[in-house]
Amino acid sequence: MLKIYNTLSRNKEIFTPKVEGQVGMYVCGMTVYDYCHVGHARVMVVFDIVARYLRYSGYALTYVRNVTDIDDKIIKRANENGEEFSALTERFINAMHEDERALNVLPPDIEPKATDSMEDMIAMIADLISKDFAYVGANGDVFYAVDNFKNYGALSGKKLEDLQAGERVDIDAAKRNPFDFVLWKQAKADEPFWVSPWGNGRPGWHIECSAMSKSCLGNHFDIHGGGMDLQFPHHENEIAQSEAASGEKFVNVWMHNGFVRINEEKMSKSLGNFFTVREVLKQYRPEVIRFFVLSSHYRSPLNYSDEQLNESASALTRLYTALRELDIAADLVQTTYTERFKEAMDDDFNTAVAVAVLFEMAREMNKIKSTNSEVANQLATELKSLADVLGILQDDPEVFLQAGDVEEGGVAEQEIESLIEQRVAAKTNKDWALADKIRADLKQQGIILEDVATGTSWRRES
RNA sequence: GGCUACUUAGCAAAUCGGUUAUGCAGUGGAUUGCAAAUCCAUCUAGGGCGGUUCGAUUCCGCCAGUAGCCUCCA
Repeated sequence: MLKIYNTLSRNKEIFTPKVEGQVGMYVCGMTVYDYCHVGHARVMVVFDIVARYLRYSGYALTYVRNVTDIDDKIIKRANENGEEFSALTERFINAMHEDERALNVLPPDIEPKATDSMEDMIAMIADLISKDFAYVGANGDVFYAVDNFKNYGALSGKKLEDLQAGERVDIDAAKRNPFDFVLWKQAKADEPFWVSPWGNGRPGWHIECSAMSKSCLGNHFDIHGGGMDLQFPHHENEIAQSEAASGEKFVNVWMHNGFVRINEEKMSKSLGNFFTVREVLKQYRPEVIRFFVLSSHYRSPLNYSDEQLNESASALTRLYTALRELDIAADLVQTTYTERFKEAMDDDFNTAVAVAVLFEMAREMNKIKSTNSEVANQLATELKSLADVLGILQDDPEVFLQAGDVEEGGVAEQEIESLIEQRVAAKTNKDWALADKIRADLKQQGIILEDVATGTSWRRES
């Protein structure tokens, strides 16, 4: 029985989809004006695993993750670059998809773009005005009237009177309440615009998600996710817009993932303390980053450091080593390990415990590998099928263990094989000095030799 | 100032009112020509002060520290 922590109730709740066997999930995606950093990678990986596990559990899932491809930052960046905003966003959407594929994140079923959803947004804004939840301000912008939505603040646990208006938000004379937020913004000269009943302009950020989720999943759906920082004001505003417009409940379960931190501080664009996914991929393999994300619970903070990434690499090496020399072809037999894995995942997607189960399987495989290869193969098959739910361990073990950068000074495979042959000959002659020298020389170059029953195998140091 | 979380051994990270988490690292042993890998054993825990309880790391309260939100942010 799947339980999910719902930010709205601040409790783990038994998950019951609106329609039995079917799930609609919407996740706030990226604003595409720059490369994805590790924090974005966490969102992609976390909700990829949620999606995989929902499907593994038998739900027919519709997974929607939007792209915000118009907003102030995009316009600013495009102007700085002297290019069309659409050229900029196209480039970064492609880059995002590259990162996604690298991290073995399966694409969402629907990936709506804000700029393709203008009609839906304009219709929703008009609806909100007609229902008196929105008004045209003195400057011509359209604002949402937060005072008219009685549950405003329910998700983030904030009360309007506590929000200390004006302390950090500039009081805008055009607004009735400083917390009213913009739904439609008048275009300045040289800015891209769309035609609307309120003049040429562009939508506010929050209305984009309300409109896109409605058009993809309807007024009321099961799960809405995103980073913790979106809880307020973004998701709060989405609720205000969507529920005011439809008169229905908007979302059953709100899921928010924790931040990636560096030195105990949130990784973010504005602090400038971020690593992009492509930067990190130069140093670590994609699966290492994925494992790093999985190694803690999705709501906990995750500290980014070389130490942690290296540890993730070691852990993966252990799992792949256990799979080495085993056959995956055997029929899948589900043991109590599968039960325990599911139990962990059913408990609010506890990937840390799920991974611990995989390690226990690995230990048992190592133990019986040489005495009972049939059972070992069965376990390997089970392990791999469970790992697939987490999106890891799907490579051939030898490929994973031997992969490396030959271009960056690594030793070529052929050379390694030939040195191994020389060493085998030396061993036969009991020329231990030569055998050890070959092994030591290779170790210097990051190649580890292991003499196993079947001969000598090698791997690159992780 | 308001609100929300978190605080576990050398590091990371879970579970749990009484029973080995798990991984990396350390120590001892098995194995090996020697290693590596692997297996076995093992050392390090639960911020501080109170309370509830036969018993609390686990529940409650207070204190301290850390992070986040209250502006764009995943």
